[in-house]
Amino acid sequence: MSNPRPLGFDAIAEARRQWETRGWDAPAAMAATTSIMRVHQIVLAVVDEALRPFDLTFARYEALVLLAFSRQGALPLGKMGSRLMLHPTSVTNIVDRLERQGLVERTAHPTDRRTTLAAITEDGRRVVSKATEAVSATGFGISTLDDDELDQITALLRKIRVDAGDFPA
Amino acid sequence: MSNPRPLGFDAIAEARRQWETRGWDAPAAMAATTSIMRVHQIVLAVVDEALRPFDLTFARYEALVLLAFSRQGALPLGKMGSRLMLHPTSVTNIVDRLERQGLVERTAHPTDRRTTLAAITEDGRRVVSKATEAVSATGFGISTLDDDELDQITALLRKIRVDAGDFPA
DNA sequence: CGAGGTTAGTTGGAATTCCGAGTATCTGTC
DNA sequence: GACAGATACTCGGAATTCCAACTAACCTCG
Repeated sequence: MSNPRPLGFDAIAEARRQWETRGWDAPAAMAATTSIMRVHQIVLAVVDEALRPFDLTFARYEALVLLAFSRQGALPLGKMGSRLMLHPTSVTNIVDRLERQGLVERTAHPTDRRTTLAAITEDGRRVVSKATEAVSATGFGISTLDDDELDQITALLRKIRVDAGDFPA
Repeated sequence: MSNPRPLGFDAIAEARRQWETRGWDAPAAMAATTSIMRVHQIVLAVVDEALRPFDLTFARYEALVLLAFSRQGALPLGKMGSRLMLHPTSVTNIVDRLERQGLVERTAHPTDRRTTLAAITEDGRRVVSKATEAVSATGFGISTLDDDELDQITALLRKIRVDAGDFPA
């Protein structure tokens, strides 16, 4: 997963130089985008590694956390999808998997017979707790940054999320 | 892909509140990580949308740009993998696809018979150029930020890449 | 040389994600 | 009350990614 032989230079800075040399547009946006993609890969690798002993992926872990944080410990699949920005079929798949692992149970909605609730089990809560310890211990792969820098990232990226209509400003 | 009804609040800020309430560790890192994941989804959706008319994904586009920027317009598959942080099998798949599209050709390495070179074709160069225009026009989905903010993101994320061993500082 | 280890790339299989389509249920309007 | 449209979820299929295992070619050192 990691590179046996890392590059000797900053590939993104180099790409930006070339981009500008060719007179292509928006080099700063290109560099930031590519950085986001790269760091996404890095963080995902670190987190998935930490979650492997629990037989969880980041997607399933995130779903589990969402349920653990919800008031009733249960949510409609559709609501999970919009929270996690996932396609309905992906939610079905994730809940299928978590259910097979005994971490979640499908429950009927009290009034709407169309909707299915995913409810976290006791086992699910135990696993989230342990998994969270493991993930936190890795610092999410971004522990080089101090809290101030982390908050800067969160704030900058929040603007992008607002612009994308993720939520109102 | 996009949410029909966006959330009415900042889901990440809310998650952070809950995270802290439970006394879980590294809330700032959690918030930054989740922000990166979310923005990654957003940017990828925007870029892939812009690339769809060219029958390209971001991964294939990135590979094509890499070849266009290379001195000879050709690189060993392995080198492409380390540059793009991709598994060898993924590179094989991507080059397969690009070759079928006529944007790339497999060439023999002059001295090492093990390695295969992927060489961008004239058609490939034309398509990269057009695709880049289309992608740039979207501002990569992050055009709300000015160049200064974009550079802040790039700089902050660079620290993470260095820490991950992406390249020496 | 030549045996053992390393490196480059490919193949088959599992997991994940999305899209299109389909079924069931609810809701608004006449 | 009934019908048209919207909403909630699931199923089948395509694409992508990674892992494990494999073949072919190179390289080191005795």
